[in-house]
Amino acid sequence: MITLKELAARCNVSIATVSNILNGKSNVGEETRQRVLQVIKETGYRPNIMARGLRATKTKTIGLIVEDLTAFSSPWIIEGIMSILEEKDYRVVLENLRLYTKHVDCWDNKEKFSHIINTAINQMISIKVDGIIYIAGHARNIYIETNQFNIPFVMTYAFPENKDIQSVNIDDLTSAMQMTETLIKNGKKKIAFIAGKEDNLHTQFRLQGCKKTLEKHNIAFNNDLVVYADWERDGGVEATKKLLEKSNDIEAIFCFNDLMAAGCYDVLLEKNITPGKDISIVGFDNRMVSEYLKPSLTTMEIPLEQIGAETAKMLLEGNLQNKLIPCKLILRDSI
Amino acid sequence: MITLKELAARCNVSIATVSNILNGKSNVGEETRQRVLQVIKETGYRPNIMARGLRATKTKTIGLIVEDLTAFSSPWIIEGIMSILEEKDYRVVLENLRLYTKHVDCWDNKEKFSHIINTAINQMISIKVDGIIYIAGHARNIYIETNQFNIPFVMTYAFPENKDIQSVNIDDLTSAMQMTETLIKNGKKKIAFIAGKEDNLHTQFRLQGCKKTLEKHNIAFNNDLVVYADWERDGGVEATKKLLEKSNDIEAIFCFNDLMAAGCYDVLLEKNITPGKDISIVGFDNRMVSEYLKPSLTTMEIPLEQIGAETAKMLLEGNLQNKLIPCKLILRDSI
DNA sequence: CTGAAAGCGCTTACAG
DNA sequence: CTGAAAGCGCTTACAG
Repeated sequence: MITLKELAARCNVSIATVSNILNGKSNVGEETRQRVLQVIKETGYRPNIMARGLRATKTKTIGLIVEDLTAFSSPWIIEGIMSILEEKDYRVVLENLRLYTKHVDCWDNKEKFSHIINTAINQMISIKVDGIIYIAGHARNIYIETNQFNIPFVMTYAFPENKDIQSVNIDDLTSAMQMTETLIKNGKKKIAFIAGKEDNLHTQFRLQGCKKTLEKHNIAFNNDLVVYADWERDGGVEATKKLLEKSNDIEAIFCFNDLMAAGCYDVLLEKNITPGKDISIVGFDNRMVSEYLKPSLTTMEIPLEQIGAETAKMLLEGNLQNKLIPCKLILRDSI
Repeated sequence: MITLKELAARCNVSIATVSNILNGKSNVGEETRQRVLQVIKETGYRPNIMARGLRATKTKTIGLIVEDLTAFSSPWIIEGIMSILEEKDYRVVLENLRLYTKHVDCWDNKEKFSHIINTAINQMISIKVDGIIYIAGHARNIYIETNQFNIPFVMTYAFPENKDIQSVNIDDLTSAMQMTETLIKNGKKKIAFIAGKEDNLHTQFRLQGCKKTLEKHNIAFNNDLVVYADWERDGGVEATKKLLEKSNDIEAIFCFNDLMAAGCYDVLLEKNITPGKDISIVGFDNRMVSEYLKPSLTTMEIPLEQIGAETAKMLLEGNLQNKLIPCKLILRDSI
């Protein structure tokens, strides 16, 4: 691969001049510029990014640290991020922590987690990235050692415990409110909830939204009608069974994700209760399955691509804030 | 951030010695090594990868060019790739071509595609990656300009037209054979096929496998029982309708992917034909939906993570070959 | 408008 | 076992 020096020699100009042309500086004669540009094209010269990155202060590289690339949310968030970064001509270095597959135990092990994340950040600093985006697998509070770096950092899909870090998250509260509102508007008053894990932030915010809306409509919130589950289909099965044992006149079940809603369907269908007719069922996430369930599931779409885009914009603009993005109601046939 | 030079000064040794310690060279006195290591830890020194990459021939960075990160196959393939690369201490630079979302038209536009891919490769060369992995969104023949670079290059999920490029793909032929065999073993003789797009390589290989197995069992292959569709649910709906018009004693339908199988279910259920009882249905891909269909769908799992791992190993080892990975039969309730 | 020179932070022979 | 020096390929003041 040809270098700047060789290129300059071929054109009979100095390397400084070629460098200036490459960087779009205006202090070069038009004739010279054209001549050099021509040779660049002919030779297929490509600047060495390592050399440039060493000398210049900016590397035009953003570090993406993703907790798990195989989480359903990750690819679309990254898609959104890259769509913005690409426009601005940024490169992306990806670090996949693989927390789901490799470090199953570390969601709650603060020390181990802290070590993993700091190593990842150090890696990024080593590469001299211009900024770091942290893409979590699910919402929770995360503490980042910010004193070790001084480059822009945005966290998405989780909440930074530090106040000096920006973040983008979904608005679980208003989304749950909207869903509950929809149920009530459809005449449902006795609404049960299959929530996620009890200590999970999504669970807490959504539950809070549900309560708020019930209150607004003067419907008493009944703690008995809340069952916590593990976000999985089987959890939905168990939760539904419990719910049906507790009460036989539930009008609607708001499942806090689609997979649990699918488990809910399983139980209802087995008992010859028709979802959407005998009991309204709604989900959350708008996972692909929700379209394939029969009847198709009303749910909340998480605007992942938009979340990614907002995150990238925030990183580039750099004004400290914590943004909440509302979800989008997808009305289907299960109410 | 502290540099090698400052670090050396603090330790009262030369930068060469520190560099040697950092790189695990054996030509350093034990006492010196310990002392320097101690200071490295204290100062939190991190080598500048840009500087190292400029001077050394190897950057320990692999370039990943993915046609579309949001293709269902991409995240798991990347997961597999990264699990291997991480072990060997390689970093990953990700370029997302976003062919599905951005360049919808370019699957078939050879010239445009060629330009996009060459730009991506040039980018990677610019960064001085030690190797490039190309992750396609679906199987087809792809030509790569190999004369522009001389670093290891492996293509996965598509076939390189050049004979000097290595590749890893799924074995559509034997997988389709196995599935057809399973159907026949279950007593099905009149088997229909909802294939993908006619010019698609997956379609062609799978169809070939089906024919081969039918022949082996002396079952005449009936072209009338093959309907091509677009890999989508709606395509499966249309295809199933056509099939049911053509013949009323079909015993099994082999859908070339799960989404079309779901469409097939839609039609059957509407006509009160029970999948898995009146007609056996099988799919391909083992997408998440296949587990949620009722009855759950027998299908072929694509070992995406393994494909990724094999790809990464091949890149690192570098012996020229084209590998085919067999899929895994997932028996469920639809036969 | 153009070029000579310093220097980014490392690694790598090489000398001792 | 240790260090002085060259150099990787660029960018950036600065001089002319």
